[in-house]
Amino acid sequence: MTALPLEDAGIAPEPRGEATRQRILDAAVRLFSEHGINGVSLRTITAEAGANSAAANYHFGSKKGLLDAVFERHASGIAAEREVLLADCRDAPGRPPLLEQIIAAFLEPGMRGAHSGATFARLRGRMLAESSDQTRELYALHFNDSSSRFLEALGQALPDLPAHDLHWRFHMLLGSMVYTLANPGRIQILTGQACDPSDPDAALGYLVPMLAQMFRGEPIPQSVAPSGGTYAIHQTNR
Amino acid sequence: MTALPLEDAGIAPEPRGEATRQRILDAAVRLFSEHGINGVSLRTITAEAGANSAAANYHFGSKKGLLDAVFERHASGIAAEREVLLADCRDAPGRPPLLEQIIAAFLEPGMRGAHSGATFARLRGRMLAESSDQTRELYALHFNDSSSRFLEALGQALPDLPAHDLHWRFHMLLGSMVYTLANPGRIQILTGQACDPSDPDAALGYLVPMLAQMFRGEPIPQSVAPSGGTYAIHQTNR
DNA sequence: GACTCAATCAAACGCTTGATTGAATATTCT
DNA sequence: AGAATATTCAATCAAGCGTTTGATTGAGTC
Repeated sequence: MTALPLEDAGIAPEPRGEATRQRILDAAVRLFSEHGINGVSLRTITAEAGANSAAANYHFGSKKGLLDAVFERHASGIAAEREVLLADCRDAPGRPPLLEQIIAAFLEPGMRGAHSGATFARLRGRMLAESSDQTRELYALHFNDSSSRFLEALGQALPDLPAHDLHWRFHMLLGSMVYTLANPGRIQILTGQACDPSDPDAALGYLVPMLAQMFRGEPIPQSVAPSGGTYAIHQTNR
Repeated sequence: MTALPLEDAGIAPEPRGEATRQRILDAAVRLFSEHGINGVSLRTITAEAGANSAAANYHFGSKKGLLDAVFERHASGIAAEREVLLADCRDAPGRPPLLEQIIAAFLEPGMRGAHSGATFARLRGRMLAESSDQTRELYALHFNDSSSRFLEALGQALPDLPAHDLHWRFHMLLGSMVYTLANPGRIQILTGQACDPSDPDAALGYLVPMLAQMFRGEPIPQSVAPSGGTYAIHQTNR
């Protein structure tokens, strides 16, 4: 596009070592997502990237620095795209905005967007479950603002839903999303491949309307906290 | 058996090295759940257990052997308790059995049972997300039978629900459970401690009725797979 | 008292880890 | 051109890893 011969189109002068830097980032996001952050070494990453073993430390300072860069690269795009889609919800023809549209605006960028792909999606799932202090901070840094705004938008779309219900349902939305992203493959085994969470279109096609239906459901009455099995007769003691 | 030289109380003769073995298992489940399996060393575990650094390898053969033992210890109890509670569902006064009762029978043993506690619960959440071949095998070994039977029971309780819907809703049940178990603390941050998934009673008190409501919801129509954003107007291209 | 044997211990094994070095090489600027 | 800078490279570091070893303990058996 606008391929001017010399003058760049505002992309960046592209310093020399940019190529290796990118190759390392690509290898890192893939290997991190496959084996976990503690499960892969810098040597493996740099070897996979066809770079010298010192290259990662040179370009990113440390292993944590590399993880930061990986996250920064993908997460910022997702958060930005979410923001755009949420703004579209507000300008949508239907008022109040369609619940499905808000939920899709939250889920789509991370599950199908150009900024993510399945590899980064799995990494996110992993990080949310690994949940060390480091990964928690990183995730909060990039996604807390976005999540808060969506929680607010959902509350406005459902003004009659008690806050307690809203929060728990959002918690379940996050759980469904993360579990789908992490995709441990359990549901495929249990059901014989009947439903396939690793297919983003299929996953979104089901999750969005189902979650919308869930959000629209009746508030759950706040019963006294059952501390011994409300529905189950047998006690858990032995 | 038949070993009645000294009358034992039916517990077990308790070999000599049993104490350290147990201390190592206790330390292991806690540290594994806190830092992940790759995130903690055998030296740390044995030190925490007040044992020699070779003790873990002596008693369990390898680090994987220790993880197996940890899982065996807790998971078998959970699966057994689930089985008992599911059998109770079948003998319950109401026929067909109450949906809430089935869901509670699935969730309670792992979230509140005497066999688990919060530590093993977090470890399960971690393992489902880490999802290496090793952990996946281990999880499948201990929980696949149980999960399959519950999937079947849910299907019988909801005979009009298409299999596709049943599977996806079970997937969402698993996601909500795992996310609650792993408890990355995100929802507390986002909502200012309003809902607390780390409290098993509070979590079960909401999850069980909410999931039951979700399962009872209308089937989701199988629309043509939307491959470009059905609800969101903006495309994901840039 | 001699022997057995599971359990514990300090020490070391070989290896991998994240990180650093200083010399080589490539690129850019003047 | 040559100086300055940016990047790559092989080599190396200390630290930590999982695991193994050989000696030692101490209660039970004959």
